[in-house]
Amino acid sequence: MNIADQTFPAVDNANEDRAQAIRDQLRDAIVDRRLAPGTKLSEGEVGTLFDVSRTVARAALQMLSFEGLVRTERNRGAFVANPSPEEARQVFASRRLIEPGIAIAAAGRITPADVAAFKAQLEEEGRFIAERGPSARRSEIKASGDFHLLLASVAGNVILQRFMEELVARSSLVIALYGRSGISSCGHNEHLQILQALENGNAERASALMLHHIDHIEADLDLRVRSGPALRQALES
Amino acid sequence: MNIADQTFPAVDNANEDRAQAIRDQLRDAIVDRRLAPGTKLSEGEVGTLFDVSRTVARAALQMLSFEGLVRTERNRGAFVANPSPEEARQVFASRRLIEPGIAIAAAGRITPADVAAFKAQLEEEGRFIAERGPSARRSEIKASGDFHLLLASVAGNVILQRFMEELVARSSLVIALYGRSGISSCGHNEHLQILQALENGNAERASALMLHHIDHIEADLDLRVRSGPALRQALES
DNA sequence: TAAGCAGAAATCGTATGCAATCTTTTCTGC
DNA sequence: GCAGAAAAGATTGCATACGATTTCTGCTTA
Repeated sequence: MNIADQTFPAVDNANEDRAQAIRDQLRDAIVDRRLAPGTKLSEGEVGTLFDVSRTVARAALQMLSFEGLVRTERNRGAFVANPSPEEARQVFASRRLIEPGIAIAAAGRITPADVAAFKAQLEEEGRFIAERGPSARRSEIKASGDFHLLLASVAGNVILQRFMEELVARSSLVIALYGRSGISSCGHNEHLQILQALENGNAERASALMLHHIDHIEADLDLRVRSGPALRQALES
Repeated sequence: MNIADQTFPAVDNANEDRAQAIRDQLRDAIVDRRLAPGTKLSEGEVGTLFDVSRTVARAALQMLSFEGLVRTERNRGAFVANPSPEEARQVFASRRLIEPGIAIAAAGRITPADVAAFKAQLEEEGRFIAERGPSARRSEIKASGDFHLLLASVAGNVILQRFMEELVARSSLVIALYGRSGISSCGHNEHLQILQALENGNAERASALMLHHIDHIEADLDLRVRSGPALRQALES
């Protein structure tokens, strides 16, 4: 899979930041696995694809590098990140620390409008699970992440919200890389339960459910190191 | 206080990333309050000061903007961040979520070499507290932050470590802005207690002490909004 | 005197050019 | 036929150029 095979919607953003728009599109492509880990993202190609100069493309890649979705090597360029099992564990360890607290904060602030948004979100999530095929599976991973992002926005702490954006994006990548099959419907169920606890104002329960939910997501990964790290590295791109 | 009044050590970094070196120096200057909140950081001036082109200066400013130490406005430029009381509260809320967990992780991984590093660090911290004057006070804020960064590095999660780097930097800015006087020695004492708990392998105690410590730091801030937000904004630069 | 308004100056956003570095191909000697 | 060296090509790092936007300045006018 090469970046040149991708097609991206035109970047319209009349007067907004074009680099940011490109970053968003690339991030979606990475999280969806339309761009495989290890894929080279050359400044020239990205620029050509989005019809901007290398300057702008470079800024977008720098942003992704900050988020950990792209790894850059000096004088060599940018590549889609290929997180190791250890990195994957750290991502989930971070989420275990942060998300139960976010759930508690959200329980104290959730409004009826938020609840409605959650329900719409979960309904969409359910639709993707019903479907089959790799495209639906990608949409499902994305929708599942959106639940957590919505929760973070309800919690009302913009710093944690940004941390969660990074963690969710990296989780999606990790799930695409190391995920087994049957996780999905189970996760959906847990989302429903969490929402119910939030609706009832039961912060403790929401927090505990969230912790279990994260454990379940991680438990459904296969994080065993398959071969020696040397071989792994040699094959990685 | 203008950026042009600052002097910066030469950026020698033979073959490393120059933008990163500039970011580090600017970050230090911001955290130390040698650059006051609201100060304009124009690309041209930064470039001239560090003897690089605007391209490189711009990249450094972009990094600081990601970390929240600098706020950029389109077509207007970059300014040293001027965190509001609400932002300050969110910084500490984030730390309350993350740092107790970091303390627990660190308790399980700390080595004798780490303990020695902590002791050296705390001794230096003590020296700055003994001194008086604004320069010592700045060093003290910095040293206090370094304790938390050292702890994060011992915990062994690079993602959380990066989050903590951002949170500590923003905390230093907040303390410089909203801090009252007498916090210091108290905080130092608490650092010592936390280290002791870590040495004893008492993870729960280290975690609880850390939570209290963060509460104390925040309690020593004056986060009341002084005037209407409109006035505040009007005066901010 | 204060407000309004043009023109100038400064600053930003972006494209492009050149040197340095890395990668790939081709050539040479064994 | 193959290993190593040299050249060609591609890509990045950085500086600079130029149009667009904002800010400053000094003049005019009520």
